[in-house]
Amino acid sequence: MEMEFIPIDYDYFDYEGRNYVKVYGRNKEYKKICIIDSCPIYLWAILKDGVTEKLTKELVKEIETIKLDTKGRKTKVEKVEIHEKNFLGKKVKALKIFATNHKDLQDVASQIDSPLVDKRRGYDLNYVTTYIIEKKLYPLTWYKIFGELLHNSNEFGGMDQILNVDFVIKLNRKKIEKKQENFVPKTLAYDLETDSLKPENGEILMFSLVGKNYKKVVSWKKSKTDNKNVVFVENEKELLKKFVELVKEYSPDFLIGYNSDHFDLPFLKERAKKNKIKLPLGIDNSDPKISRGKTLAGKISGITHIDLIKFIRTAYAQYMQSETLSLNEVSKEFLNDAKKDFKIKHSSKIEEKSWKNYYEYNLHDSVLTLKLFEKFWPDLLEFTKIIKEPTFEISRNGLSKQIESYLLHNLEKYNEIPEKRPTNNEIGFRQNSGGVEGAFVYEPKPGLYKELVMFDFTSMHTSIIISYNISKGTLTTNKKNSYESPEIEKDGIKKKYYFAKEPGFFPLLLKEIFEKRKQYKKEYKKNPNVITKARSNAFKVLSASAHGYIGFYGARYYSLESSSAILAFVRQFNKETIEKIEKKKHKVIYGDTDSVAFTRNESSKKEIKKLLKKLNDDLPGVMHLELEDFFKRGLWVTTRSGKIGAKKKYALISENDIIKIRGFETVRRDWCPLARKTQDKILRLILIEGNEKKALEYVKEIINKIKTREIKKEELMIKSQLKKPIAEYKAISPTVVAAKKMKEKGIPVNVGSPIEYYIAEYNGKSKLVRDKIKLPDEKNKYNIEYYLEKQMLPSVENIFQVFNINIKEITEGKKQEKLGKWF
DNA sequence: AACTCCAGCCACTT
DNA sequence: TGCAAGTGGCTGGAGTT
Repeated sequence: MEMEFIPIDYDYFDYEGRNYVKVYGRNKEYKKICIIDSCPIYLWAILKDGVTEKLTKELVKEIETIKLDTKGRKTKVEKVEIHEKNFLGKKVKALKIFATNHKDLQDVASQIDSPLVDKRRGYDLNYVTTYIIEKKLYPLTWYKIFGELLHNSNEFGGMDQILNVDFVIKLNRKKIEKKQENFVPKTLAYDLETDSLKPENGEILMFSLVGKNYKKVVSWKKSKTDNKNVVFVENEKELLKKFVELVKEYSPDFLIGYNSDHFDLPFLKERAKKNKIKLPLGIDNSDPKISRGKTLAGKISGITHIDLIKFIRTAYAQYMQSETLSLNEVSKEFLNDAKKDFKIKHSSKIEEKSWKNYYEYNLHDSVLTLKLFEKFWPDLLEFTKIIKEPTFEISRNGLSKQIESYLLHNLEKYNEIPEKRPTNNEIGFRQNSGGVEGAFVYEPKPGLYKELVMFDFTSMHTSIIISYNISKGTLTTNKKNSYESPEIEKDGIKKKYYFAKEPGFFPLLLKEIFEKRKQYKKEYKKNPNVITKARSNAFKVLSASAHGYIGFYGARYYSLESSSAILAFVRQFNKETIEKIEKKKHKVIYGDTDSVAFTRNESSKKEIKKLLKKLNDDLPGVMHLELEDFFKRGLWVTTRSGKIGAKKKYALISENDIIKIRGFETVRRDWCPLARKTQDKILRLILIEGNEKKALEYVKEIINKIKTREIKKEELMIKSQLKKPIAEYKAISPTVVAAKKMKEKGIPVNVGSPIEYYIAEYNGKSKLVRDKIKLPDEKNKYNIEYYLEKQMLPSVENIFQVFNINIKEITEGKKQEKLGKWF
């Protein structure tokens, strides 16, 4: 039979010792389809140089005899082929060794220990990845498929009878559909409310499900409500059964939660266990699987379970204003909507009349989650299509994994054998090999400047990699016909690295990404919509992560030499650009990595653009310097020590009155809102009006309010985050103390949890800040001295210093030295 | 007890 | 394990006077 088909979720199973893939998806009538298929399973043995044909043939014969009988499986080498391949850009002769079961490839590889074999590769890819590479059945792409309908068939042990889908098809062949129609997936968001954050301590009170024209809250805590979407069951056990029943009935492609890998799905699973029932959510009636690891991932067979927080974290967090990734803040930023007001309490303490609000609250969380999914769906779709991994992985992978997947799915064009993942030993070695010298930061000259210009390099690291053909594979000792890096000093030894001019697959692939980035950016500008934006953004993210990937210890194509060469070029180009601009008699104020800011000294904008063009004419390859903007004013301050200009800290106002504040306390979460807002205000007064006097008056006013206790406590909360488990801290900082306090009160504290506290008055002798910490709900008077000395003054002091105003003297009175001065 | 110095830490910028 | 290095500036603790 033939049918249209769009692959969504990939899974695999073993049948009679062989591997098969189940690909779940839809046809155009929205019927749920599962395709069963398989692909060749093999690894590569790269032969040493100059192995004769005779020896090769003998080796092939030897390898063909390999048989394994481990882990209850019988695997053997089924055939061996001889191929001309590339490995890291070099031509090699390699044996393609086909085996019975993918899970045994590693063991087969370790059986091949002939001295003729240089390296063994390609045994460490996921089976699903291998399948997609081999069969080119790409996720979220429309196909016409041809195959055999399995209906009450005995094939694969009667698989088709277990699967809750409309059609099970054994795939024969497929072709890509010319017209790639938009696919709107069937989505369902869910959220739980529980009596505890730990499944061992509390029951699930209710859950909500929200899909298109579908809203439901199910609870066993019966109370009056007008909301017709709320239904009741008898107890938690029935609630769990209802969850499974409703999800199955709805049959979503994507089941979406927020933080659900860590909370909702494991909670459901644990409570099912407690109630001694199964949770057969899978299309094959299997229970969800929570994979262990540093980060949990909840997988449901046949339904793509998405934990949105993860995708937002990797793909979006860097561009976001929100200070945490809580559902509430993220919804505010992206949806202009927020969670419903409801103070969560233990169910025993919830008043009868409040339950209806709790139901609403629960429902709205799923509404927000679904809306966020819809917001990010274009991005998930484009990332999936570009990288060619299932959305399940795409939504959870970090940046390095994304770029690596892109590489693996594109190696074939270059006839490349994939490099292996580093072993734990190699990772350890890489981590201990020390860092490389990073970029150059120009020490700014503190002051308020007028008529500024900023230039910056477009995708600097990436364009350097492309222009100088830098990568693990192109690194060479041959100085002829090579690009030479600037001199690099490490451990007192000076050296240069060389990279062959013959283009390598890594820089070429990166060039492809780089050019697509440009192309889709143009397309987006010409035709702005969510899809063109998402496509442009996906290539931007991939392009920007390339250098980080090369220097990442877990990368297959890690190269310390490449990374240090790239950064040496970065320093060189920045310094050269600064010199060239100075030669034109402009005063350079600041520069960091890929940017230069200077005053234009009455030069016209036209002249500046001419200068830019001239600078660009001298640049090699795809390197490009662009005009970031013209700025009316810009402010740089000294460091706290007061002598030198502070790097990574400045404020600018463009000619269109757009204010850009970098590094100042204003943008730092670990300063209290009062200090941040006051600093922001005075920066604005200075930038917009150039009026430091008005700014001074404003600060005096605030200082008075602090002294007279007119400041609201919310304005004084200091936020921070735990970056590791409490026990691992060597230093007992205020954050750690606050976290411990929270824990004592039964508030769960995990890595990444936001910690919030304020500094209170204290009668004891201690001078330590940590002894004065109060949590937001602990009543006390705020510590006037602390907020003046450690928050307010430090945040504005250096700004006024630029105008030769000593704020400390003004507010304290010149001669007072002791702290009594404030009263 | 009061000081200096810096490790440890977090949140930034690029 | 899950992209990099450079920077500012706080806090607490060790060491010194």
